[in-house]
Parts: sequence; C-alpha cells; structure tokens
Amino acid sequence: MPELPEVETIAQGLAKRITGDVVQSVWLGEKPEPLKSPAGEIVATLEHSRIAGVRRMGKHIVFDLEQGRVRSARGALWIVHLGMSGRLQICEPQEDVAKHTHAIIKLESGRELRFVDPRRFGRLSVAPANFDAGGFEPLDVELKDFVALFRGRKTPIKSALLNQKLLRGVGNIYADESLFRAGIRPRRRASTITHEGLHKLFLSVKEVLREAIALGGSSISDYVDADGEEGFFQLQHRVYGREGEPCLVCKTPVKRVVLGGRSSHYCPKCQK
DNA sequence: ATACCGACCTGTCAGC
DNA sequence: TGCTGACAGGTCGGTA
Repeated sequence: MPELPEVETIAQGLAKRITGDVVQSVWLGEKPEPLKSPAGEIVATLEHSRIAGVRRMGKHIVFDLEQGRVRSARGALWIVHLGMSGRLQICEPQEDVAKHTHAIIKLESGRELRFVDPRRFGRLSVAPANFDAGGFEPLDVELKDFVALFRGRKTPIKSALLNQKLLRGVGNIYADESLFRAGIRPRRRASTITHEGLHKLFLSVKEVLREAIALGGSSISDYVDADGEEGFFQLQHRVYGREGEPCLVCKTPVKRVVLGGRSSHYCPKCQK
C-alpha cells in the first residue's frame, strides 16, 4: 500500500503519540510469515524497551529503542515494512481486534499498537541501531548523486526509480507522477536521458513527494494513517489511475502500459 | 547487468 | 445471487 509519503505520515503520527512510551509485552500471531527476524528475537528486543522515537527510512517505519533495564544508549531498531496492505494502529485494549492482526504491542500507557496486514506482504524485523537500508533518501539526495544513479543504466527509467537500492521510498504512484511532471516516458532508457532531463526529474521527484507528504499521502481504497485519517494527494494525481482520461495539460487520453508487471500511466504527448 | 515472469496473499470490483 | 478474472500502494527469486 504505502510509499514514501504515506510511510512518512504514519511515522510522524506514531512519533507524536508513542514516543517515550515503554513496551510492556508483545504478542505475535502464530504464523511466522510476516517475520524477517526470529519471533523470539523480536519479542526479546521489544519487551521493556522504551520507544525513543519513530521515523521513516525509505518505505520502512523505524522505531528507535532504548533497551532493557539499563536502557543502554546504543539501543536497537524495530523495523516495520507495511507491504501493500499493512497498517499500524494505536488502539485502546478494549477495542475489537481486527481480522488479519499479526502483532499486538502492549504499552505501559495502557494503549496497544497493532499491526494489521490482510495480504501479509508486510515484514517485521529487528536490527542494530546502525542499520541502513541502502540507497539515497529522495528528499535528501543531491543533484550530482541523483544524476550518477542513472548514468549508464539501460533499464527503463521507471524501473530505476522503483529500485530501492538506488533511491529508497519511491513507489508506483510517485514514479508515474514524477515522470509526468518531468515530461519523461516510463519506458525511456535511463542512460538516454539528458542531464537537463535528469535535473527536471530530480526536481519533480522532490516536489511530488513534498506535496504528497503535505497532504498526508494518497488514500486509495483503504489507506489511513496512524490516527485513522485519510490522505488527500490522490486528488492531485495527474496520470496515476487516470487511464483514458484527458491529460490535464493537453487533453490527450492518458495511456496505461505494463512495465515490469506494474501499471504505468503517462501522457503520450507530454512525455517523451 | 537486464528484463520479464510468477510467487507471495487477501480483498474488491466489474462484467456476465 | 454467484461466479470469474483482473487488479491492487511491494518485493524476491528464478530464468534466459
């Protein structure tokens, strides 16, 4: 479900509400599929830890933990990837447990943090405090590094944008929207884009992500943030999900093609 | 290196 | 009403 702006919105919401709280106990569902680390390790790392902060890394939600009685400064990380359909919700204990709830974290404040994920593509793991997911943060990357990412790559530019080892956090919606604003077709080989084109793309990616974060992300079907609030960036989509509808610039019908198994939307006239 | 495909899962919606 | 197929914000591993 969520890309960078949605994950950022969720992480900010969680940070506001549970920073400083302490994990009392952890319940994990019996099926271990969603776990990337052994269940025992996740439980041992989380229990009695203080949540010192919540932040986003690419599409991961990262909880900074101060561990155990000693609350060592070194700490550890609890990392949640929401996959396509994952949600993290803060609940009162008496609230009904939703179908497909795979983890419940009881907090000393009395609230619970619940991980719900119908499609089970989400992943839970723990990692040392120095963990790094690799790739550049799109909002922080500098122009020269951005340009270097694509130089000499024959892969379609959209595939490169979706490659989390290069840039982390850009997904299907924001790749399409960024390419539209930069006037570049999704199938265009990365290596054939001029420096000027890459500069435009560099600006477009940042602009799209910043606007989307400001609007709380895109709510398609069921996305809501940690407070249960919907985002509004879906109202700003210019090509994503608009197959056959007129381009907002030139009225040409928006095209949809499949690229690497993903729907890709573009204006055949505005994007070259 | 690259590109395409299916796999992983469940839910929803359009069409018949 | 019910069935079927397409499709969904993500990633991984196999194959040529």
